[in-house]
Amino acid sequence: MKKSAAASRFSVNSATKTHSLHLVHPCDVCDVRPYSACAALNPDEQSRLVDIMTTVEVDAHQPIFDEAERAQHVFNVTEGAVKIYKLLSDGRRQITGFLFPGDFLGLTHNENYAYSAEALTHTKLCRFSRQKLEALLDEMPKLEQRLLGMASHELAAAQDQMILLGRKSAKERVVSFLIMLSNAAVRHGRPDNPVGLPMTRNDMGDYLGLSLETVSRALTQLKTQGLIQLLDERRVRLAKPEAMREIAGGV
Amino acid sequence: MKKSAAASRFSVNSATKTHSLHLVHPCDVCDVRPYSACAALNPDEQSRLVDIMTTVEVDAHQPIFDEAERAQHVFNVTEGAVKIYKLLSDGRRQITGFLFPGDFLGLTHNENYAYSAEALTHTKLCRFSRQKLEALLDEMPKLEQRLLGMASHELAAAQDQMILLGRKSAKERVVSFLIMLSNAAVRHGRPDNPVGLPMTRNDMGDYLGLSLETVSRALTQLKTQGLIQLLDERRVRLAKPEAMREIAGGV
DNA sequence: CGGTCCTTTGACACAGGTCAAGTAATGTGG
DNA sequence: CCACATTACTTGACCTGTGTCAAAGGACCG
Repeated sequence: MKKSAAASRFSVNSATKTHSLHLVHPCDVCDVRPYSACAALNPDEQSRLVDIMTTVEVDAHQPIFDEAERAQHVFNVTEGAVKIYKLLSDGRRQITGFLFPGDFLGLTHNENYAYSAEALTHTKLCRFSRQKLEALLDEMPKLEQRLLGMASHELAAAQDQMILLGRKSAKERVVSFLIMLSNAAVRHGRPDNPVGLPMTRNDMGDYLGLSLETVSRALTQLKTQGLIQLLDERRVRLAKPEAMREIAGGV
Repeated sequence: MKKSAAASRFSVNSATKTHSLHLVHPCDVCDVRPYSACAALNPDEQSRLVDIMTTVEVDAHQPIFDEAERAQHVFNVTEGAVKIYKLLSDGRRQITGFLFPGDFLGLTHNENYAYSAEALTHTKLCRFSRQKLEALLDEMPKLEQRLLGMASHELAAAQDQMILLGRKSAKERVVSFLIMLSNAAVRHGRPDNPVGLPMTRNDMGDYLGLSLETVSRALTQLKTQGLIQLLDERRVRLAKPEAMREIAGGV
């Protein structure tokens, strides 16, 4: 795949642009996803969206955008995995989400992005000009309903994360996380088990409000108790998913 | 104020209904709020909204709705204060937000509410039939844009709360909380200082992911350090707001 | 095949939780 | 208006879960 020559963090797939209607299948904006079934776009609306869209690629561990940056684009993951995070001034980090194909990022009502985003693996995204997308919103209420549905879904997920961070033990957090990844895999049409871990222990800790050592110890403990098997460091089999859902605690 | 005779948790202000356009001034749906300035409704649209609206009142410490309940209404606080929370099966509680006049609650894309809501003080709300509101959305894109703006604002707040819960110390959490309340007061047109605390120490703990004792100790410590004065148990003067914003840590 | 990064594991420290007692504020019925 | 009960808050003593520091494999990469 040819990289763009400019000093950009993105490689733009201009060659594929003309076929994009076919290529953007897992894109939440142009296509229907399970949790945004409320609004279906007609072919004309789809093509207007595709007109303001570019597909881009980002290598593993490369930034997609930074919190301080002006929010000029919104993105939809089509392949790969992404982490989004916020930093405190002394460097403490909170990962606020891991995103997979179909997930949306960069939506904000301010000048700047609300968080930073970085690719965990080699990642492909649909990129939309924010300005042009907002102009389309006035004319396409269905699209806006879809965005509202997605925001609403994200908000519910954020509240689940708050109860995890505020009230769950380390073991409960790690179990909840594995269940969450398994659920996300199903939602995105992949097998629910075993679960792939495209992020480091450090990333997991920064998502779960734990140190990387505590994450590692919790995984070891779950393995010892026969709840999981570590196929390799980045692949976990849930041996007793029902018992795990019980531990995760009803949320 | 006359109470409704039915065994309802709400007292419905039917007498004020006819004048409601005047009474609902701080309602986010009918009226413009600072953070939803993107979309202004015309008088006709406002009156269509008022048609599907009822004003209701709830006494202090009374439920507004429960997580398990079917989500038939959405609400907008016009007077008072509300807490929204989620429970784990063993009773651990996470308060996911405190809501004040202008704030919205009950929006969901599922059958049921995503959380429970309870009045902290005597509270007045605008209540909308969810079904009728959703029907209006198709015809009023401006309204939908406003809801999207509000959801987007809430999402940003949820992410700030995640970094607080995941990465801040007890003292930083309490300071962040006081600053947050002060900011909210300004946003709602009240003085930024001193700050009123309509919730108990237990509620603060359940919001900040701390025990009530730790909240109390942190407040005592802030008082000892001269950063705050406790005018009474439910009223705090921020003596050094700038130093506090520093401690709160840039978020 | 040497270096780098990731992960695991151990030893120890400490922030914050838990338990308990005492005090202050608030409400209630007489 | 006052006794009493109840609820909220503070403070102390102690304990424990998780963080920190350190060291030693492993995996991966040039």
